[in-house]
Amino acid sequence: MDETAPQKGTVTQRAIERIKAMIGEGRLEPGQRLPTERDLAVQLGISRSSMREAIRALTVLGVLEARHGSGIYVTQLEAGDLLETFGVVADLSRGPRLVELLEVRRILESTATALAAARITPDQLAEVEKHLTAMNATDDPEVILAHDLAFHREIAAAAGNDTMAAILEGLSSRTFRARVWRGYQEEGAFARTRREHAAIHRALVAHDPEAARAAAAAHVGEVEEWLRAQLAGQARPPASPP
Amino acid sequence: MDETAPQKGTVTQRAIERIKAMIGEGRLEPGQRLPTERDLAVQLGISRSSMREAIRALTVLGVLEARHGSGIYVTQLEAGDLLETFGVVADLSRGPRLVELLEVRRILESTATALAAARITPDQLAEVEKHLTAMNATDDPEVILAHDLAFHREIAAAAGNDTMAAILEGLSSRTFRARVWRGYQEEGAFARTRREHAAIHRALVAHDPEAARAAAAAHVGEVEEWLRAQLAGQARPPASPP
DNA sequence: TGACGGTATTGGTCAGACCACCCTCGCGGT
DNA sequence: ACCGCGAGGGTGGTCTGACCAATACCGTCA
Repeated sequence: MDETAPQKGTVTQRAIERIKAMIGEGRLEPGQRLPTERDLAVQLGISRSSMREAIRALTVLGVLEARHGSGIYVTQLEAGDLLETFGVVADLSRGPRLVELLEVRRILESTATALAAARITPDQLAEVEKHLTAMNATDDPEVILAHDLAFHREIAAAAGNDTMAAILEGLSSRTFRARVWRGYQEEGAFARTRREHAAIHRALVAHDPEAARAAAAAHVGEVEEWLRAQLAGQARPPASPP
Repeated sequence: MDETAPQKGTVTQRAIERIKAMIGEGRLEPGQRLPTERDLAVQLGISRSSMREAIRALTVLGVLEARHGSGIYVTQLEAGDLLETFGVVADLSRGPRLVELLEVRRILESTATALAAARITPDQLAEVEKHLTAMNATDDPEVILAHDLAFHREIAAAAGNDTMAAILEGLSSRTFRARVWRGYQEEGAFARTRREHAAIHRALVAHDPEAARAAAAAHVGEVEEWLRAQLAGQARPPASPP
């Protein structure tokens, strides 16, 4: 009868799509404030409960941001906003998928490091060195991990592709690395890690993209291989073939 | 007083974290059914409304799946489930970020195609060829786009890394490609696209990873360069320097 | 003019009711 | 004994209305 399309899926799902469409069509600009929950519910002809679920969904996706007492706003829709959920994937993955994620990280990280070698500025390089020295000056695994993350984060930022940096951030999220890192470093990999970081740093200083690519790939690849071996080893507690 | 941590953030947000933690700790297995919304709400000491928002959030993230009349289940937590939201990023991005996304895609797609060249089976190759011929046998842009997507999807699958394939799927999502593709193909790029696809196919048949990498990188790079030029051109309607 | 405080606005939470859908179990027919 | 099917209970989906808590606005007062 009316112009509204036939109902497909839940009303909440439709509300999510409609708001996404509004943003996609440019009717809602980044940073712009939306009508109140109550008004939006009326506009879309649904209850406030359903509208709240839709808003909550878009909030966790990093598309909207709700400020208590103030209103609902569209985020800046920058890479960091939208790719924050990428960390969830890393956190909930295990077993073979962890290896796959590390493989993706190896590919992106090696390219990012290569790009950084070509583009990095003296200031950025100084920042990288700061974390490198701090990392080598302590034995506290927590501190090392923090500077290790920052080390790679600075390099990714220097590559000049915010989207790639955001993805790498998700692939190196704190909980993800802590899980793999712990076991890896327990086997006395500290020395090796330091050598690899030093190699990456040398390549950056020399502005040598190919060396940087190789060093980064080897760095991530070491962890990848270790994890692969771990999985292959513990996969067969009972019964071993002759 | 009690053992519950001090309140941080909204109750819904806490509920989301708790369920995520349950899955992360293995207390909830993939495919397993959760208690009812009502029971969960009681367990976490919150109202059903808030619990529903938490469930909805985890549903859009691909972690949970609600089946009307049946119950709430943990998804298989496979790459496809969790990375489905990646398409949202592609759909809502525009301007410079589209170029960045294409750059990421170029890096991953070229590597995936190289891996596929080494590993692809005759059956998979036949599937790729099916879409290649179908793509060349019609003039309907819609049909071409569909087979184009399937062509690259099959190759990504043949690379053997489901996570990478899922990310590429998001980076090639229907709405994303339609937006860029439309303008690109309007400039008579059909012939060039066919040549590039043929080159990729030849490399796959020859099981030549390096040729495959180069062909795929060039293929995506063409679109990337076109888009870059588009943005540079329309970025300055008023005032051009001498 | 500027700091203060009250009040309207707005998101956050809760409670209870009803609907739509799925699944199962038992009834009845074959 | 077996099969089909229909009613009922259980579950997610939606709506309503109320109240709480944080914020923003604006008028008042020093």
